[in-house]
Amino acid sequence: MISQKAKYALKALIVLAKSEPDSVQMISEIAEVQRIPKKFLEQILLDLKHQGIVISRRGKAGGYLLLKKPEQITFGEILRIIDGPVAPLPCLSRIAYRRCVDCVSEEGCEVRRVFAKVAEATRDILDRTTLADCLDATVEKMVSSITA
Amino acid sequence: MISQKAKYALKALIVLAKSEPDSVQMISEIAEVQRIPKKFLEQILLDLKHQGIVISRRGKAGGYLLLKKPEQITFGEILRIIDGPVAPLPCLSRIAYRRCVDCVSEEGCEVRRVFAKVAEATRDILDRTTLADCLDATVEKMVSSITA
DNA sequence: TTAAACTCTATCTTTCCGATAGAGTTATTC
DNA sequence: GAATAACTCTATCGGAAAGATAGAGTTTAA
Repeated sequence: MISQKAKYALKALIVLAKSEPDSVQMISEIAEVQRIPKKFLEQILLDLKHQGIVISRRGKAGGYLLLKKPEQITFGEILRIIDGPVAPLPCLSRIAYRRCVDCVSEEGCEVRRVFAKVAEATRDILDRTTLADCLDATVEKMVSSITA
Repeated sequence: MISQKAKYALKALIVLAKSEPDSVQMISEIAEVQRIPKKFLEQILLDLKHQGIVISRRGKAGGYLLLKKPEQITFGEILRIIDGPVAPLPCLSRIAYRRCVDCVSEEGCEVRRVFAKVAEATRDILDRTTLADCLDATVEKMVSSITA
């Protein structure tokens, strides 16, 4: 399960991706449209700003906008920022590898071997799907071409 | 991430699958070999017993053994027992579907559409990989044939 | 200068995870 | 038939994380 926070983040980013390039969107506007608690969304967008996904304009008529193009922002990237590693086991994470303390031999671990396949399949989708794939009806084609 | 508990469960079941059919294995034995806290493993095996995965023999010379054949026990089945739904979003779960309260339209939800692919790929692996696939070197062949 | 926006840090409540405790039951063995 | 070695069950606990809220502060446009 991905966290509620990650889901909110993706939804907010999709709103930004769908709006006019270079136009700013207010937190309160996004929060209302997507039914996200406003103060919670503030934190989320701040995180995304610190990670260089969005930029903000303060003051009256302020708001948020994407720093990169929708094609350059992947689902995997956002998930890692908000939820941490995508991997199903700590010993399968690329960004936060941690050896399992209870594992006698990593190479011999059958559980690890199976979940390595899961991790691979998951990354295949998440790291290749971008916000741009959410913009119109080409989504179906895009995603199915990946999994074909 | 799957829980530590689920990992323990799978490891314990693999031990049972690897041991002589119809022979019982003691909790303490499994706990020691796999470095699982014994009292924790008791709970796990009890859960698995209640779900019809293993059976137990009490008293001296007691222990646990598989109720079904290794080929009939999938990773997905065990994960669902221990961790609950495999789905990345509540609205994508088959065993515990729950509509997202913040979702205006489920069909129009781009996040859902992407993660539906993730769920499918994950299930493809987890529901087709069994304990038997962990028994010997055929693992590689098995799993790669699935994802081919 | 004021209003409307973002910024930042703190806190709160609830739930879950991982683990431990301990009293109870069953079955074997001598 | 008593001792012992196993599983059974329920309760509980500490810590972490999730989800959210609060509020004082800063910036900018008008």
